[in-house]
Amino acid sequence: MKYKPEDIPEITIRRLSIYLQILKLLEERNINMISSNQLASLSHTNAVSIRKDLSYFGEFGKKHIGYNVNSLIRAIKGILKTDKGNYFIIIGYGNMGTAIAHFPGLANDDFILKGIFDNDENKIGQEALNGIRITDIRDIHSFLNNNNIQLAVLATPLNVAQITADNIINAGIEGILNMTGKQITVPKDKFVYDFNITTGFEWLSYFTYKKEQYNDH
Amino acid sequence: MKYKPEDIPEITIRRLSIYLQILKLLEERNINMISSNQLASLSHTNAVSIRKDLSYFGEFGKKHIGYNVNSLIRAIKGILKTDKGNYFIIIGYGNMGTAIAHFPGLANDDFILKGIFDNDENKIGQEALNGIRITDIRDIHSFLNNNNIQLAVLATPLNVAQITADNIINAGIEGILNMTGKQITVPKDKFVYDFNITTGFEWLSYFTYKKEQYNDH
DNA sequence: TCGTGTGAAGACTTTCACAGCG
DNA sequence: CGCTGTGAAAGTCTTCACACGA
Repeated sequence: MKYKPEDIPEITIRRLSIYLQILKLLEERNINMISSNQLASLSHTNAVSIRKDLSYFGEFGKKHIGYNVNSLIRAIKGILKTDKGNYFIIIGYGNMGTAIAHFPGLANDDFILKGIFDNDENKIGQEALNGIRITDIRDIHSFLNNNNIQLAVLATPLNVAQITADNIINAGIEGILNMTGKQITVPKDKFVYDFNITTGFEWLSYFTYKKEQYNDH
Repeated sequence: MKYKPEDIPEITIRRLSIYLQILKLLEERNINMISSNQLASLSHTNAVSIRKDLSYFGEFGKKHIGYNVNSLIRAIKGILKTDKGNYFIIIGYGNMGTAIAHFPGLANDDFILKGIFDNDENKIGQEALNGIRITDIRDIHSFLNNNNIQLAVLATPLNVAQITADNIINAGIEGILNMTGKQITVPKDKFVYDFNITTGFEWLSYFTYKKEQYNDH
């Protein structure tokens, strides 16, 4: 069965990422084969979901046997387009920018940090890590002209989130990982993945309290 | 119309958080009334969604007029149970723990940091911020016995994510904001909200690349 | 017989269309 | 009229049930 890209649920993409994470752990442990049932219990999903998600992109399993861990990893990386290495930059080198720069495993997941930008005179020019120096945000246009970089982490203060997003999209960025906690607006052909700490807290607040209510009666 | 808690879609809760964020901005700008249409365009959702989401919890609007910003804020805070202040702790004071501790607006959103824990002898005893000292993770049981704290941010290294989650749940934590990037397993009556940086990157990789494919032909 | 891949059924969520009311 | 609140329809996603092949 052949699917068009627009038939593929968006949530399938997010689950592929989770499957991939577990598969990499299995690879480290030198496990070669895995069934959708086993993968389901390790990734907190379910077996049919896994098979359905994969079926949007092809047939990767062997009947009676399951999936080869190595080739499934390669397949999912191919789907997510992380198999050739993706460059990214960090905009705003405060606490959150620093946390992302040092986040473990990103390079291992084929995301490679190529630049860090800020507007603070005291930070510009300093070495952040791995020989990467903090660059003046005003130089971002020329920097992106000379590099093939599509992705940026936005980690500025709230009050400059939108103006900075406008600026980096203008300079050629296609996708933004938005860590600011502020909703930003981008053109329809660009992409934003929102991390909202407050939403996380509020979600937990609602569900932990809801449980209490049930326990009471 | 009256709904039971289990009839309320989980995504409604996440959207309430987004509406709340926008409403707070409106409050700052002294805007008193807003229609679902206006709120929709500001929050990147749609008007019917907003009305439906709110209708699960009651009737908050006035026909012909719209919603009062102040009372809708109070209503949503009441739903999310953030109206009386929620205490939380941070487990693991590396780069990510530091970023969360300094994340702007959490106190304003009624989430109040009450403790920071780590296992690094060099960090324990140091003051992190606002008079909060880093506490030995081994003291978490007695700490939680003496405080009414349900929520924790998990920001440890990957390799101790699960064992630390087990430990803090054992000590009484009900909900975990998981920043580790590793899937963790918790008992069914506890809650985890996952922030997975790698999933964010992979999602962006897929969608920015998909767009390229369309542009090519 | 076991585990994949997949149409079809079922469940859930969004959107439509409009009643109701100031 | 204009805007909310909401049954019902439409659309999307998940789960079921089973054909298929090793």
